[in-house]
Amino acid sequence: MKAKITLKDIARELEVSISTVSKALKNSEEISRDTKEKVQAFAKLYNYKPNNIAISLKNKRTKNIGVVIPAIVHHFFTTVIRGIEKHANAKGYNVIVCLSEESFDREVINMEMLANGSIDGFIMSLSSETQRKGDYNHLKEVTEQGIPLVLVDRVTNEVDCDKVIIDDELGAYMATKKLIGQGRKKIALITTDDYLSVSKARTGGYRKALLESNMEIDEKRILKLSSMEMDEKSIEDFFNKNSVDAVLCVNEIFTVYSMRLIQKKGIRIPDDISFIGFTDGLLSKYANPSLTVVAQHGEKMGEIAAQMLIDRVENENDEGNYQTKILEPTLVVRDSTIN
Amino acid sequence: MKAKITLKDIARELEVSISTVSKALKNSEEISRDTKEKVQAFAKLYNYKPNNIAISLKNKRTKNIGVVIPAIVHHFFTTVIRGIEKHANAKGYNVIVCLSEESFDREVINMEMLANGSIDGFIMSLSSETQRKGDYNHLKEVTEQGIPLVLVDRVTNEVDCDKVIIDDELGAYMATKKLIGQGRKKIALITTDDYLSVSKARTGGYRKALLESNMEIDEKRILKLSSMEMDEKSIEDFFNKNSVDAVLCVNEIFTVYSMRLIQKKGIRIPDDISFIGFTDGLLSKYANPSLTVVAQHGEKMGEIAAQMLIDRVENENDEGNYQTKILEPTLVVRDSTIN
DNA sequence: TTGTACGCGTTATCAC
DNA sequence: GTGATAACGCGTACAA
Repeated sequence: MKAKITLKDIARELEVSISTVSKALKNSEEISRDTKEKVQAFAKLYNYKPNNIAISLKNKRTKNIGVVIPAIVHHFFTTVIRGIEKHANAKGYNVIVCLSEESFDREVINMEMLANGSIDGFIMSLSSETQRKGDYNHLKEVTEQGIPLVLVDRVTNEVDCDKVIIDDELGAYMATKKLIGQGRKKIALITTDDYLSVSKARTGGYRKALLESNMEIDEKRILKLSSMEMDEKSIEDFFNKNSVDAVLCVNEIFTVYSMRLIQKKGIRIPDDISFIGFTDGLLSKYANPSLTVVAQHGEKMGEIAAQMLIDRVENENDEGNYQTKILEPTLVVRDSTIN
Repeated sequence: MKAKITLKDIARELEVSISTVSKALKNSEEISRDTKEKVQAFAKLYNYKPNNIAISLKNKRTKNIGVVIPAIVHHFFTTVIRGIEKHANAKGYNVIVCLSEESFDREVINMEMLANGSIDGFIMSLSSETQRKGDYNHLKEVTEQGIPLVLVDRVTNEVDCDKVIIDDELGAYMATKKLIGQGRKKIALITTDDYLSVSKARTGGYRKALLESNMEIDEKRILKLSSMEMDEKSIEDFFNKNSVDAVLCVNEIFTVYSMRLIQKKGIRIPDDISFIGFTDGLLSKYANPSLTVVAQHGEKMGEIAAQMLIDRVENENDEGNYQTKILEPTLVVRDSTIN
């Protein structure tokens, strides 16, 4: 086992000073060709690499980005991470991923751990519990310390920072309009409680589209589940009690599960009933029938977030003046709606 | 903006020495009650938290784990990360995730970045390109430097380190046996090239089960795709040319896609043909019909890997004596096979 | 009971 | 052209 070699080791071996070694490795003009060659050769031979931690301490820059998200076993967040990684890596940054698992406490703990010097900035998406409580002090503390923060997808107005979201209202609006355009009259919405920022916006878009088409909004056709987790029973009840000819769901799973229930009843998709979901993931692509969805472009969101964050980190002069980038969702039409 | 406060700041404000502050915060017996209370109150007031980087430099311990995986938009890897996070977090470690995106070069670059002091140990799963090339020097270098390494799922015999895998051969064997038990005679296998360690093992299990049941192995019934990515055309060709009554696939996507092709031909699942896949993800659960799969217990693998790694990190005395933990796969029976 | 000095690995400044 | 010194923030052995 050959442990990592340090400047000091090289200096000792070559009988020069540490600073000479440091300069030689940086190809400084102050150092003689002879010494430089000698030092560089030795360094190469022993595969010298500067210690990141020491450099971080000196520069007060870690080149690490902290990412705190509610879940990872979700296609959307997975694509966001991928986008972040992509940009971050290209800029020489590492990504530290922490999962809040939709828990407020874990979100706080993770942020505190990372805020003590481990990272240069945060990218995060709020846990559902945090949104429900409406307690954003941990975010405010971080920004007050001068640590840049970019909020992604699940955001809040109560914190002043950069944000990247998609226009969820528009997405739901587009989807609903599409269903209306196909002659659907009884359009249901399966969503979650309004404390989730995205669900609230989507519900808004749904209402807006109906109103604009002078269609009555029947509250009985709106099913609000208590979280993004599947609640099979509620969905089943809902379809037993209501007769609808189109369904908009705020995620893939609700949609696919609903389609199955409907198919079991012998109702044909998309002939008798249409479905549109949110998130263009594997489920949508490989469901049967394949799903028409509102694509959220998570990878793009991740890339933009990383870009905004790194810009902030590397130009700490201009604080304030925060931006919110709003991406446009796209309707990906497949077989769960009429073409 | 109130920047982070340091020991030095406290010392200056309270007109004591830095070490006094340090000791006071640690509740050292050497320090008078008075001073301790004063210091602790002040520290609390200004929310003092020790700087992780400084501590890392001092202790030569970062409390960071480096995770290098080929992809993240895959349910299996996602569950592995979750398992790692779970254990790591409980032990006070952070997880730095790097994606190789199945590329050898990116795998090497990522490892080198992290190996220069950023992490205490690695958990990784080999990229397909790395397995194809069979070049593991970057892993060997890391272990030679004394950095603990735990290989997960996609492993190699050529590197001496701890490993966590599932018994892929057994999984495929169990699945194939199940199909045979249902009276299937023409069992196909859709897999990838053998350079992927898991595919090779699964193919082995398939063959073993057939041989054991005195069934002929028809090589035409084995489709080897060049990677884990979907190759729709090849699969279509395969089913056009071969008539089979059961299919075992090495992942969910191959399975679901194959089922769709079969359904389009009007063949009934599971009446006329059975399907079994690998990975118990969302697709399997929500496919129509739902999928019988070999569950790989990714979260468990992640947890065990994290545990093995942290054990190594924290007991660096006993090097060598590496273990390979082999988890048993489980057959999750759903509607794509006869019950 | 408190403070000084040193070291972790690196870089930048200044002196020789 | 080279080297000594200080500094980043912390902890600790040792001195006062």
